[in-house]
Parts: sequence; structure tokens; C-alpha cells
Amino acid sequence: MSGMDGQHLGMRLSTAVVAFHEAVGTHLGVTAVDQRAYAIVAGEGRMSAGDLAKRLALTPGAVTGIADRLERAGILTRTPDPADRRRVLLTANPGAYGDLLAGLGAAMSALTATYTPAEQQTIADWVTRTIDILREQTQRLTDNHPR
Amino acid sequence: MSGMDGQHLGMRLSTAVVAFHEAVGTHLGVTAVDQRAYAIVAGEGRMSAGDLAKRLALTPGAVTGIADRLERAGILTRTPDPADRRRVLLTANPGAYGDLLAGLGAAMSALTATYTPAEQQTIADWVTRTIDILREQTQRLTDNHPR
DNA sequence: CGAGATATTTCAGTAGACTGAACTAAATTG
DNA sequence: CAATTTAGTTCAGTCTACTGAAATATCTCG
Repeated sequence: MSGMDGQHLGMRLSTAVVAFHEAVGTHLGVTAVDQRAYAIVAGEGRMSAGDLAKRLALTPGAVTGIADRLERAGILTRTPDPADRRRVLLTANPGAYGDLLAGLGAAMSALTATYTPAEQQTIADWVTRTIDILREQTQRLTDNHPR
Repeated sequence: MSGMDGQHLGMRLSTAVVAFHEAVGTHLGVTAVDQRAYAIVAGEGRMSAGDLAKRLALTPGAVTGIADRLERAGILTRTPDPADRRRVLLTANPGAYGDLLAGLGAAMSALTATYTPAEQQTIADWVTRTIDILREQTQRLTDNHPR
């Protein structure tokens, strides 16, 4: 990466992202799994507790605990499904989470503004492709895990 | 970010990084704290178990467990300090960790190669500044944690 | 409507990581 | 060289998240 060690830079970015993620978790009083659950609900939209259990490969009982913690943290809401009142629908509350990330968002927007549109396009492209690679490599690791 | 939602893209990148990180941990049979410990030793170089305990704000007993797991995973080595044989020096084994990340490294290098030197410079610059922002925001969260 | 199936919660038990303190070994100090 | 301090490991106890199963509520279907 043009004179810089891309490998090392990527590692440092990863460490920084993970550290931030952990700080958010500590701040909210939720676990890493809780955050993964939140990301799923936020990304895929409102879903039942049972569906989330399947996505996480956890038991329904575990999801009750996860929803409890996320609800207590104020970033998830439980609503009984009007169509099937046994079900509980879990909804991400982007407002509460957004407030927490507001500082980061502002700083990142300011950073983005320092680049030309063409540069912004290059960065967005790189980020998008990096996400694809990470997903692919995550899959590869998950497949051959020597468990 | 040029037509794309930078906020959302950043969130997806974060999720992908964290997912990869978790997959590595699962693959190696180490915890998130173990990985943080490894990153510290790898980043700051060989250090004693006691120093690592201070950096992690954990008890010496906890560090024994961490070193056990990292050693079993093959990415950390314990060596008695020749100058003070009570001490145990912890050394990151970049080879073993590197093997694990080889696939990712290759894919990222290939990605990098698709950009012009100027674009590579832009990306490296963005990554560097993003790391700074993340560190700063992590600090902010760690400071006002409502524990 | 009644029987069985399904969704979530609750709860007892389990597993893993951390603390605090005792223990061992090695250094320092008087 | 004896007494004290320091480094790391060990170990019992604690805490927390998860599982598996029982309990509760609701839906579906004959």
C-alpha cells in the first residue's frame, strides 16, 4: 500500500475496530454475542426470538437472556406479535444505538469530507471489497474449524 | 461517501471485522481477552507475564490462564527470563498467527494490487486516520462508561 | 371444542474465566 | 547468609452465560 505495510495497517485497523466494539459492549453492559444478535436484528429487520435463536445457533432460553440484556441497554424492543401472540418480535432501536455512535459518525463524516468525490469513491470501493473478502475468509475459517 | 451511505458501510465493515475476529478466536480456541493479550504482546514486543497483567488490568492468575490458552493455540511462547528466572517472558509467534491470516493477507494484497499507487495512498491515508478516530472514540467511551 | 403442536420463559445444572490468597522459586537487601 | 520482597502458578470460590427440560400461553387442525 504505497510505501506502507498494508498487512500491518490492516491488523491495526482490525485491532482498533475490535477495541471500539468491546468498549461499546462494556459501555452498554452487553456481551459480544448480544452485539452480534443486535447486528443481525438491525441488519435483517424485526424478527421473532425463535428466528434469532436459529440465526445464532443458540437455544431459545439463551435468546431470552440476550433480549433481556439488549432491552435493558435500550437498543432492542420486545413486542408481542399481534398475528401470533405466542411470538415475541425483536426490533432494533437504531436511535439509542445511533446516539452512542454519534461521536464516531460525526468524526467519520468529517474525515470523509476531506477527500474529493473521486477519492471517496475509491475508499468506498475498497471498503466494500474488503467486506466481501472478510466475509469469505470468515466463512473459510468457520468451515475448517478444527473443533 | 459518494452516493453510498458511509455510515452504513462503516457499520458493515465493523461487523465483518468483528465476525472475522470471532472466527479466528473460535478456530484457535481462545477468548476475546486472549486475543487482546496477543495483540498487545505482538504490538509491543516480548514482555513479562506481570507486565501483561498490568496492561490488561487483570490478576497474575488470570494471565497464567491466558498464556496457557495462547500457548496451546501455538501463537505465544513462554520463556524464562535469563536475567531473572522468576520472570516468564511472553513472545508472540507471528509465524503461527500469520499462517492463519495467510488467506486474508493474500486476498487483501490482490485487492490492493487493483488500485493505482495514488489510490493506494488515499486508502492507506483513510485507514490510518480511521484508526486514529476509532482509538479516540474508544477512549471517549472508556472514560465515560456508566459502570 | 378438544388434542396436539409451537413460541417463549423459567429454572436447575454445567462450563469457563476471573479473583484473592496460598504456595514455590528466585532475587534483593541488610 | 538470613530476612524480605517479587514473579508466577495453583487452587478454591464466584460470577455469568449457556443448555436441557419443565411450565405457560397460544395457535392449528380434526
